[in-house]
Amino acid sequence: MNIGEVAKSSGIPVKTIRYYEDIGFIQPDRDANGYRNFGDKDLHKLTFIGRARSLGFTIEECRALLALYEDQSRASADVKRLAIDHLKDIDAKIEALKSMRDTLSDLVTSCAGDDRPDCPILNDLAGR
Amino acid sequence: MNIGEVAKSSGIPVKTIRYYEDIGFIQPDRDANGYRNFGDKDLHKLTFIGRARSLGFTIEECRALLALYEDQSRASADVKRLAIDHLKDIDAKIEALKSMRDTLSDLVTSCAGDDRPDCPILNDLAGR
DNA sequence: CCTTGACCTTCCAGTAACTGGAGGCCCTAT
DNA sequence: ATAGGGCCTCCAGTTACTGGAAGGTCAAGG
Repeated sequence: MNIGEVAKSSGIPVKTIRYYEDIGFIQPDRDANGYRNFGDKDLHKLTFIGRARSLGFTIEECRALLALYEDQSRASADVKRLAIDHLKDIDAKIEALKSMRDTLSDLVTSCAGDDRPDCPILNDLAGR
Repeated sequence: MNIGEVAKSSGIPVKTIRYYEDIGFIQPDRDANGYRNFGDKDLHKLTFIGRARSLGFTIEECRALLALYEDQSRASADVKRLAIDHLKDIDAKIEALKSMRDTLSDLVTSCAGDDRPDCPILNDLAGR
């Protein structure tokens, strides 16, 4: 398969696939003309990574997940631990965002939003 | 005021304050020895920016907010619009994270987390 | 007077995960 | 022969800092 085809099948942009090769996720063969030639295994890996990325795992976490995936003697506990850690990160991010939203939402509500200059949002930002 | 003092008062790291100067947020005077000499107005601006950043506004949004703040003839509607746009961004991020969390949380629940290799999390990532 | 340590300075590089663009080769169809 | 699309590499830019090296400055203590 050429890179374009793999991009279509995996849903990952061509540029990103090349980048994933750069950082060592895949090592596709090369045709005589220099074109990358992807096997099913590469496609599979890319799809795996794409899915993990869509769940918010970092590249390094993807690397770890991929290693576990390919290790037939893994313990599911190791996978679960990774997932739980990531879940905690997500929850922390959600909490931080919620707190921002609550504050900001209050400010927005209290702002008249008309053509006068007086603005509770700016007053808050200015610490007053 | 020296930079360290301003950092302490504003809660913004020294490095970050220098960076904020680089990108044109502030233009502190310089003493004969080359040290930055901050006035109250600089401190005030930095505090404003710090607060806006803590609400998740980007640097460019901070720039816009600061401009509105300093424009005595602003309309509060302009500020409110900025804030509402940002609020939408935050909500979108929260939704995306929630969706990740829900999926991941289901997967975590379904994973035994023992020493056996079978793992629903990996199966899901692999698309099976 | 000298040293020590805390400040301050600039400049360069690295972070995360791509993304865009330039310049150029390859392949197929007309 | 040429036009198009796909492929290649390499370089630079994105966001908002952060770390570190190399070196000047200042106040206190011995």
